Amino acid sequence: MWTTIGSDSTVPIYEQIIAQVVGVIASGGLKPGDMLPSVREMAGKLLVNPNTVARAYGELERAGLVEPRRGTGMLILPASDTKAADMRLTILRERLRPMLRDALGFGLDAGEILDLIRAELDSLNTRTSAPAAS
Amino acid sequence: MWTTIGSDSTVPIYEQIIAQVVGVIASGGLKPGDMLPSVREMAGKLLVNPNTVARAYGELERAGLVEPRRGTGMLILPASDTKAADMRLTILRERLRPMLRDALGFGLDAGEILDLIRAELDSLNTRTSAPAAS
Amino acid sequence: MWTTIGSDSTVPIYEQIIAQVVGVIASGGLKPGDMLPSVREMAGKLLVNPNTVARAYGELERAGLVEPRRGTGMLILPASDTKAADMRLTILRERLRPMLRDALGFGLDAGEILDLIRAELDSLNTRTSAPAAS
Amino acid sequence: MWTTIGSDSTVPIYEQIIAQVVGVIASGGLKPGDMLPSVREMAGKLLVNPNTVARAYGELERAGLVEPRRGTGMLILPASDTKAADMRLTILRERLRPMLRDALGFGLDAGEILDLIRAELDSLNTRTSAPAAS
DNA sequence: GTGGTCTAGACCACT
DNA sequence: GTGGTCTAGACCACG
Repeated sequence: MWTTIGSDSTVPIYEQIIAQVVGVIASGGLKPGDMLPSVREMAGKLLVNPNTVARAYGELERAGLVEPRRGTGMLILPASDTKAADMRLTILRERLRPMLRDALGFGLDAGEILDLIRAELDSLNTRTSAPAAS
Repeated sequence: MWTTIGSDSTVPIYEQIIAQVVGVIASGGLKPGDMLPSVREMAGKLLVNPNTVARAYGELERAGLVEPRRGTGMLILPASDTKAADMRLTILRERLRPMLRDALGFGLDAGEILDLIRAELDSLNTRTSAPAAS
Repeated sequence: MWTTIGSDSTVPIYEQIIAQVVGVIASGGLKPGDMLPSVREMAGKLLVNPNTVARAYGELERAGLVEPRRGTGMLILPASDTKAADMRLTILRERLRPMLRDALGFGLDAGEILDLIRAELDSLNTRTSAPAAS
Repeated sequence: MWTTIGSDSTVPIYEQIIAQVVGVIASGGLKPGDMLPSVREMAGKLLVNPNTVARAYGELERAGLVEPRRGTGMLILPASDTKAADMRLTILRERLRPMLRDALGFGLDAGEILDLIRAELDSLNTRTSAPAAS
């Protein structure tokens, strides 16, 4: 369920953790009422400093997705699944905007940009999953 | 030809300058054999510190697009136009890939992602439809 | 391990710092997996501005010798020791070639040039025979 | 007699011109009583800005090698040949010193440095001139 | 005029 | 604590 953090990315580690948790909740991997892995456990799984996991959990708490339960860990709150589905769109939009602005600044038009993205999506899909049965 | 720098972005100013210069060269606004605007002139146009422009120019030099001519300025090198066209695609692809990987990891499919991007492109275009600064 | 910067030289300070770090790595004073002294610490040792050290570190990163670890410092990469050993020879050769070409163009022969260099090396060695700074 | 200036060198153009003139006089290509090519003529030969040639000539005058003759050009002074022979050693020494200091800073010892120089001299000699008859 | 280097001091995000 | 970025202002060599 949890994938180790790639040090190749420029995205801050704690944001990568947030994105992972949001993705897991949004896609039903964890449901309201479940518990998040403990900070230490998660840090071990992701090969990351526990402080960094703690920061990510803190932001998830501020976002209203989870709530600390004394002594037991982070409880995934009711309605966190729909909230997570919203958040992933917000996160993507905020990462998308500066990139698209730069793409336009590069002198590319919307059509060229979309073509580039489609091609990149294709290459990611074929590399990640087997081709669907026709 | 040159647009002012958006201070709202997390992208470093010097990278925004690089992107602009690459875009201008790739789209033929400046051609091999031309000179780049002087550091001080560009700094004035973009309302940034000359040191920041100098750093951008230094990176353009390392990228092989331009070459300093002692006492005269920055010369745009032969073949820099095709190199710039390559660069902007490469840069975008490398910024695109981790974001699209995360988007797919969020459980979104290609159609949803493209819709999101189209909407974001529209909002950027309508917001920047005012005439460009000199 | 680190020697103070000679302000008598026309060589930029940041290049002198690069040369020192390359020398230390090449000679095993620091090994892959170690951390470079922090920017502020190195700046204190060498009595230069932290920005100047940061610039040197940036170029060492581009050379593939080190990698910034967010929040922790500059990691010396695997194989950086052999790379550093190559680099110092390459750097010297490239600085040597135009000078030797000019020396031959002056009508001097190899023996005269080597005598000159030996004399210069002697004078440098006797002048720097004092114990190195910490 | 005069070779065009290589823009690949980091050595200032006016110093390259000085070195050429000194070399020509030291090796007898021009003798006391001869005239230096006019600024414009030399600038044409070397593909260089006349101002730069003028600066080089100015320094040669300050060094006491030549003297301006109104309306006719630069006269090569008596004893300039021996003076030029001294100068070329001085010029070489001053270019040699920072490089050797850096080489020592790299952790190389005098023997290794001399080996490197000998190898470089050999490669320059074999590339420049045909092998001597055995 | 040009670019290049350096200093001083500030602010920021990340761990 | 770490590195990264930016500003302001200075000085220099080169053409």
